[in-house]
Parts: sequence; structure tokens; C-alpha cells
Amino acid sequence: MARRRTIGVLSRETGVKVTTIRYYETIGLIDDPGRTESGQRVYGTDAVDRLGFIRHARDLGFSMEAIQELIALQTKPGSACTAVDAIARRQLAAVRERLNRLEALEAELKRMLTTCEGGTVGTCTVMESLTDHRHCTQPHGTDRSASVIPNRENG
Amino acid sequence: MARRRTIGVLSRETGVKVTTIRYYETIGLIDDPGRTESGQRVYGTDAVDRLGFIRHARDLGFSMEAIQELIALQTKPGSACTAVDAIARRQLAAVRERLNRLEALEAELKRMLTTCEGGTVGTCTVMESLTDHRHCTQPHGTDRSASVIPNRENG
DNA sequence: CCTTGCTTCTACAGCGGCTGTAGGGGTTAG
DNA sequence: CTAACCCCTACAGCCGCTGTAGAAGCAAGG
Repeated sequence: MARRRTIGVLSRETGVKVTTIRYYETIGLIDDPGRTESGQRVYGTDAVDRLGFIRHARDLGFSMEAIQELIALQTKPGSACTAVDAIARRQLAAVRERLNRLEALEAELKRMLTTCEGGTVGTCTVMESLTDHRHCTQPHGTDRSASVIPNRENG
Repeated sequence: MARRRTIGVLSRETGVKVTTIRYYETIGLIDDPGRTESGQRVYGTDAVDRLGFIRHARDLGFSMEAIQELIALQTKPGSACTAVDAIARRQLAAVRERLNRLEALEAELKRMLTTCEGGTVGTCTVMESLTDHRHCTQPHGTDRSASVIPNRENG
């Protein structure tokens, strides 16, 4: 008698938090599985696979929207591969763009730090670099898309 | 008679949106400037400088928290440069970590795409790579910090 | 002076992708 | 039986903004 795969068991199995699994259900990424009489969710192996898929795609930086598309494609395996390919290519392009930006940032941060010789904030070249925005790596304007800012620095 | 530097003027001058300027005020990144009798904000050149500083730091990926710290340091120019240095070093380290991750992602996405020879989703290697999470670039676990996900894909 | 059309004001809801909390009930090991 | 844990729903909060609504201010033209 294997124990029922409740949401907690599934969570441990996949490394996806309980609350996150429920969240995925509310946004339609995974189906409402069967329930016990008392209303507890009971999952099958398909849920494990699906969560693994989602997790991996998230690790690769795919947006939830893209993952939705991929799952939709997955469920009709006869359709052409080109759609999947397109999504992956889009993602690769996005990754490359972010790579370029990050490389530029790294260079500027490095430059800032190497010229600093210690002293007070008043004479700090790091501070100067930040204040003097004429060194900006980007043209000024309202376009701040694709900025590289961290998120989810949680544990 | 130069026109008063209202929030809209400041916005055009700095490329920071009106709403964003007000937001920065609410979170304490910039001070409430003087107001006209009717309650409109009127800014001085200091606000232009401050916003330029914030913008540049944001472009470099500094978090709002870090920027808060930097501004606090900026306002007491006699303090030691080491604090500024530390913040910048932290940021550089974060950027490098994200660079590493992104490079790994790029490699995996490239690999996925090059092995795909077209056909149907059922035989798609891209899909396979995503499904077979044993290729995962990261050990499974609950730690999903520093994941590289885009945000603010706005215009 | 009045209108037109822009700007500014406040206050609050929404984005993505979750996480955390409150307040309850279910289940299981000792 | 009880303690410890699990699960349920529903909703608020996180960041860094953006967008909306509805009201009031302001500059220029007639």
C-alpha cells in the first residue's frame, strides 16, 4: 500500500512548494486532480511529470505564458515541431540579449571598482561614476525594457 | 522667466516617468520638494541629479535597497568609501552569478535547438529535453533563488 | 471671461510569479 | 485520545513599477 500522493508528498517529490502547486492549479498550468471525500488533492504520476516539465522550463527562464503554450502543444503531439522551436528560439534570443546587457554591466562595475582607491565617499570614483550619468551604457529615454534586475531573491 | 520645473518637466528632463517619480517619493528615494499653493510639486536641480543617479544605478542593476544605502552614504560625504565599494562589489558578484547562469541556459537552449530536426511535437527533441529533467543544469531542491527570469518586459 | 486641452493631484488596483497568513478541518503516530 | 502534523480556502503582500479614475489646476485662444 503506497501512501497516497497528497500535495505534500508531491511537493517533496518534485521540489515544488505546496503553495506553488496550488497556485499552478489556479492559473491552469496543472489540472485539478482527484480529491478524497474530505477534499484533499490526490495526484498521479502525470502530475509529477508535469511539474518536472514546468520546473525545468522555469529553470531555463521560460515565462509562464511560454510554458502554457508548450504544455498546450505537448498535449497534441501530432502538431508540427516548428511552434516549439519558435518558442525556444524566442527564449534563446531573450537569454542572449540579457547576456549582452549583463556583460556590459559587469564591465562598467569592474571599471568603477578598479579606479577606486579608497578614501571618503566624497572622492569615491564609484560614487562619481554613478552620479555622472553621462557614462551611461544606454541612451536616455523612456525605454527601460529588458533591464536586468534580479527578482525572487528568496530562500 | 524659466518655467517652473513641475513633475512633468522633470520627467522629460530625466526620462523618468511622472508616476515613477511620485513612486520614488512615496518610498523615500527622493524628498517631497516644495509645492505651489495649489499643491503641485516644484523641483530644483538637485532632483534632476538625484533621479539621474537613481536611473544609472537601476540601469546597473542595483536594487532599490542598495540605492537607498548609496543615497544615504552620498548625503554624508565624509564617511569611508569602503561601504560604497562593498555595495558595488556585491552587485558585481550578483551580476557575475547571473552571467554564469545565463551562459548555462544559453548552452542548453542551443543544444536543444541544434538537435531538433523538425517533425511533430511527439518526436521533438526540444520537448524531450524539457520533459526529461534529468538533464537539469541544477540540482533539484527547494532553492530557486537567483533564478534568471525576466521582468518588466514593458514599453 | 469662458472654453479647450493639457497637466497635475490623490488613491488605489494590477502586473508576474509566487509567498505568507489566518482560521479552520483532516489524518496519523504513539 | 492526544499531539503533531497535514491539508483546505481565501486573501494580503512582495518588488518596481504602471495604469486607472475622478477631480482640480493651468496656459492659451476666442
